[in-house]
Amino acid sequence: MRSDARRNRDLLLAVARQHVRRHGVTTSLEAIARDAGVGPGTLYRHFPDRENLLAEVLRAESDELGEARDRVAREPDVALRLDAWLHEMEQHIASYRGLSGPLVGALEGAEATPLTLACQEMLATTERFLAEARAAGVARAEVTAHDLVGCAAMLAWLGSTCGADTRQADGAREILRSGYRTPHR
Amino acid sequence: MRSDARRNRDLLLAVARQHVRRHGVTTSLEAIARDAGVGPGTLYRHFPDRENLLAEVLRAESDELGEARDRVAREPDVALRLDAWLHEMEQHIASYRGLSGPLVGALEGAEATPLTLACQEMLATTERFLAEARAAGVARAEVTAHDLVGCAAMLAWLGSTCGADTRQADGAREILRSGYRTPHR
DNA sequence: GCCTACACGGAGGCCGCCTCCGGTAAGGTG
DNA sequence: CACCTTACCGGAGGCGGCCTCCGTGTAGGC
Repeated sequence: MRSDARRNRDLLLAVARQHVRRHGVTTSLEAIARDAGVGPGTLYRHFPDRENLLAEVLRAESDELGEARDRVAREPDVALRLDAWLHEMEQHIASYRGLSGPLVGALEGAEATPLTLACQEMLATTERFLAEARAAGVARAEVTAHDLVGCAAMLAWLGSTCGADTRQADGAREILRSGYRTPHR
Repeated sequence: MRSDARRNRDLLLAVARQHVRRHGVTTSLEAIARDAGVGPGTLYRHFPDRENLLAEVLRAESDELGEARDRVAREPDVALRLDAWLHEMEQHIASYRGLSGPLVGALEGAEATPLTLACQEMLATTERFLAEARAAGVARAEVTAHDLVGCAAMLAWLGSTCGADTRQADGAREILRSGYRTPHR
């Protein structure tokens, strides 16, 4: 790739990151191009469509999720560990307002979109924490990692939709928590 | 209201119903006007904005939810009754693809949008079934009607987002169910 | 230093949102 | 029944977003 192309691509990605954080996944692509000081053609050449751009933006953040995973892994209580991981996923998904939709689509998509990769990592980590919790007898046997990622996406959606008032999402999170944990006698 | 105005309003509402069912809440308002054979101006005079139109469309269907409520009320098992009502709400919300968002917004909205009315009814009925379940000791005390409506909206959202594959929503529904019910020993 | 392939960016087509205004006809009144 | 007022109609048009195409420019190998 030519150096000017590389530069523009990186710049677009950085600008896109801010825009998506601020305005959600439906943000105007033209506005991103304008802010980056390039023409719309340039944007569309580097990122053929919206989902493609979103996937790249997300990938640029996947380090953060990796750090979160390591942080969570240090939690000694196995049940709290699963709770914490669910919360991290929720935060991660919610940090891009509206991402939950495309992401869930990718979660079950037959064809491999770039978003699918991001999902694989989440699924793998969830699988791990869930297995630990199940072995310790604190997670219900019927619950799958797929279910939990779906739950995180739902919570993220609810949180983004409700805006400032977190009570709605808090209530749902509590119910879900009681749902995937085993009842303590 | 003049008779021609009445006619156009009813026609627009009927066409809008179909369009929303088919294409979701983001359907083109212009397309609705075209299909109804009127100009865009006419549509916007009758329904100032999208939410207004959606609310009217929804109100036209509130009878159905009333019927569902009566049907559910005949279920003898009090726990299954609550489950059934949750499912009816989920179906109702999901029948308008994408409605869940605006609806949840209205759920907590300080100002009274037309959508708020539809929420009040749902909340009231949920309150009733939940109280019955709690009295029978099959629903957790901490769970509120607000929480449950929120859960229904989440499930509707997940279902609409996943499309054909219902497993994702099924898993989440199971977890939620275990979450709002009391553990049976 | 030249040349060529790659990259740039803006013009433009299309569509949706919404507003405004000149024309039209409904339906009350004499 | 004819007239007049007034509510209503509908389309033109401004704006902004999505995306494509192509003439222009320049990076970097030779």
